[in-house]
Amino acid sequence: MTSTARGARARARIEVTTAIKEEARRQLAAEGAARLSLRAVARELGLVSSALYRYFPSRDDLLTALIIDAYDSLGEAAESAHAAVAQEGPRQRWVAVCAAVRRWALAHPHEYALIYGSPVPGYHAPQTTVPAAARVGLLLIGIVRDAHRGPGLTDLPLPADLRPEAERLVADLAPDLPPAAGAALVAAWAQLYGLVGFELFGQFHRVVEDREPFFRHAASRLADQVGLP
Amino acid sequence: MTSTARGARARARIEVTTAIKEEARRQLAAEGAARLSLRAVARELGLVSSALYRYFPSRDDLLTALIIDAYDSLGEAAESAHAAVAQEGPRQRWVAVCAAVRRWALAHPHEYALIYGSPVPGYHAPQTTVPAAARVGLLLIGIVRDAHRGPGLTDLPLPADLRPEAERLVADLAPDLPPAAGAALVAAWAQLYGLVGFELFGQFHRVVEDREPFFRHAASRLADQVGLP
DNA sequence: CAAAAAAGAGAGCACTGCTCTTGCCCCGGA
DNA sequence: TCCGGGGCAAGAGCAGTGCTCTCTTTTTTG
Repeated sequence: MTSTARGARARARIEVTTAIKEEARRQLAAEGAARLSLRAVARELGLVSSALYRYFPSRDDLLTALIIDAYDSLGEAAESAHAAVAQEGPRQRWVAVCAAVRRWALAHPHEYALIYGSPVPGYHAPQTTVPAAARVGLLLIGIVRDAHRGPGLTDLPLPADLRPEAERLVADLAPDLPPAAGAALVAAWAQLYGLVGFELFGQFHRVVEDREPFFRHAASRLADQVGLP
Repeated sequence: MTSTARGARARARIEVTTAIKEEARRQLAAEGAARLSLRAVARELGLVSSALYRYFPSRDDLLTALIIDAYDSLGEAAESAHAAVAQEGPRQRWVAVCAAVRRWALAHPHEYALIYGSPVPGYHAPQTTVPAAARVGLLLIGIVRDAHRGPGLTDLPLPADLRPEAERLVADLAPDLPPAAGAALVAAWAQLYGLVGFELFGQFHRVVEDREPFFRHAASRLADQVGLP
């Protein structure tokens, strides 16, 4: 059974690979990225540590795999939240996506920290992560673009010294958008992660208590900022 | 010379302590928090690693000292930038403080990551860090409060479900401010760090190129958001 | 069916934070 | 001025880490 034999090997490899990722994700969720230990993963799987290197050439490669999965998981959460309100107005959809990002972050704090917190020292994310990372951004761009084509965006200020940069930016990201909206969108995107990060990393401790309505209002004001009606 | 003798001991202790912190800060700046090694610090100082524990009971305590210093350094940078434009209007002062935070962050990326990035795993900041951490926040509060007493703040929306939280918040932070301004201020504070963090941690890579004007405009829009005239 | 490739085991290297014991030396009270 | 005690450094050692190398077993392939 040559073909099944080959299939068996390949299947076993995939199984072990996902088992490693699953155990690694479990440790990541429990302890955080810097406490993720290859040896501990191997131990838990009944393997010797050196055997792990047949599947991931280094700890960083394992981390990269987890990062991509985390981006995908966040992207999927945002997309499905968006799909659930796809019939509503741009502002509702915007707030829904923001709220989904926050919810995902609260549910997966260490994974969120891995992708949007300070980079793990010595580690620099390879280009592989880019497509997965872009999903939430594309979603937000889509909402603003829909609004632009439909009910229209409110006019936004754009200082003269920012105009070239804003034009370059929309040329890359969304050529149909006005430059001011593109710049505002990118800023709002960053600010969304500021809000989420502050809540997640404890900066709101003893400052903001009732965080859900606080966040929803802030997200709605971000919608103002990008000109959503 | 009893007193000088005791003084000599104490002085030596202070000198070694600051030497440790200096070397640690050097390594922090060069390699990041997670690569900060007690043994390497000791080696560089010509000490054996165990000797270091006479000065800092653990690696976390050394980190805490560095965190407090970083907060202070950032706070001082923000305060001196504010002092330089103290005569100008609230909006200029607001943007100046934001720009100072960004500048400090770009100059001290690893220290910024230490205090505003994802928390170092296993480490939880003790209460000791709170006063130092509050300096920038107090500065921003002061600007908004001055504007409120002077030229006046523009009216801001405040949804009904956020009102109790906003009132509690200003009661703690700045009793003379309108609740909506307090809530907007806290949100803007978080968003400022979103902007800085995204730039610092590379999320703007190939998205925003000319970052200085981009940031200044975003900071000015944050001023709008808190109602500064 | 034999050769080659893949996978796991185990030892080992250089590093980490941290503890414990030993001994020195300087400071302060008698 | 002497002497005891305490602050201090040193060194060995423990348990852990990422990673490499070699050896053996198992499976796939020509």
